[in-house]
Amino acid sequence: MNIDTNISRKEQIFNVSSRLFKDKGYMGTSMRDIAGELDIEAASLYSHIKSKEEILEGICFTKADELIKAMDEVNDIYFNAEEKLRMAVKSHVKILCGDLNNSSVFLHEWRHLDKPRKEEFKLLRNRYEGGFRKILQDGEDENIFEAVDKKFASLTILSTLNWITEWYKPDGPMTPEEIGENLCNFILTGLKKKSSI
Amino acid sequence: MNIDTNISRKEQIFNVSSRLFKDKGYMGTSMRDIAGELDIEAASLYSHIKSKEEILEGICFTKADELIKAMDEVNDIYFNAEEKLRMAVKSHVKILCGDLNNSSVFLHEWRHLDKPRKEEFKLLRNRYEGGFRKILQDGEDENIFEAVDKKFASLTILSTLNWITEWYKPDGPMTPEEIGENLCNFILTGLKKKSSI
DNA sequence: TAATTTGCCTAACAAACGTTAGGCAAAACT
DNA sequence: AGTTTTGCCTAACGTTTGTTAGGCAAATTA
Repeated sequence: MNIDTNISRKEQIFNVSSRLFKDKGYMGTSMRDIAGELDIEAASLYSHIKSKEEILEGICFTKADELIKAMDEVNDIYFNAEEKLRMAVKSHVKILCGDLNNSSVFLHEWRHLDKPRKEEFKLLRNRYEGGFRKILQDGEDENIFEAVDKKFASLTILSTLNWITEWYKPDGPMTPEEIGENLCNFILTGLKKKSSI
Repeated sequence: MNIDTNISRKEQIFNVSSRLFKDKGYMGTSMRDIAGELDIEAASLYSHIKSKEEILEGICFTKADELIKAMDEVNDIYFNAEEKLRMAVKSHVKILCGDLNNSSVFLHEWRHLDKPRKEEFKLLRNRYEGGFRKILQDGEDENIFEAVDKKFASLTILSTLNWITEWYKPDGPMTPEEIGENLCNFILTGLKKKSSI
């Protein structure tokens, strides 16, 4: 009956939570809401988790690790800057689209982490953004990207990518690969020096 | 002492609320938080407002009206599509940067409006997005923009613009005008046909 | 088979929530 | 001058919040 019957209760809790956190926000979702989706009582959740915050932490940091790992891979393998940027954009889009709920929570709900964890999270996020800044710098050094403000440009690129979670529907007309491709072109045609086309 | 001393209490409530809604979210902000910022009791707020939702409504719909009005102005005055897009982008950035708190609430907290008002809001937002779609269509008709999917492209543009509220600081190195200019170039150089450059 | 662990339950907790009722002093009007 | 309105107060309401305590049946392990 339940397609989640072969995954652990803890995973079910995380899955349900990420969906609810996305739809109603962390603050708008109660432990009773989460429990209700699993047809158990709120108190029963505490057999599997320590607190509500643990769920948010798990989602945010797992997603952050996933993105950073992907970025490291892109940077490890040698490509030129354009290839690196294309790979980074595509893997970002793929990771976001492949897991819309967790991605949305990662992007928007992290601010409800408690103080120390929030700071930790921001460090990770900045490290990830740093990956993009580095690629942009590489491109400038290779003389194929315009010399732009790296912080401004990387944030602009990420903003373009991150909005996907707001409108992407898995059953829509575009696949994540096509979206990634389109966004790459949108971004790159704006970045590349016209003389290098 | 208080620089807000010459504006009405109701306006003070809205100002404080938008700041708190931005920082902690609508759901994360209590009436007691809002009252505390004004050094009064939570119950006293109800001499000026009907409910917490009224504050959220006021912020979201005021901002929506402001943006739509600006879009209508851009479309009324005749420019070619590139000029229209430049104007639309710049006024969007200007409106966002000029009022970060309300803008952030407008962008992220509207989903906590109650059902009927939320639908109403989404209609307004779609109307605004329609302004961008129309400009893109104009540009295609005028043969100066690439023939792209209008929905995809308008959302991509707006995502680029909207992220500003997450990182823009009024005392930072860039003015809203400069940001608008840079974003225009970023967007347009990706949109314009290379042959028309 | 006996012992332990797992996963849920009911009941309850203190705290926080949005909001209402009623009162009272100062300010604004007539 | 007297009257009304404004803007706050205290007190309290019913509900919802995250979480704990303790128990109990089924599943697992020894």
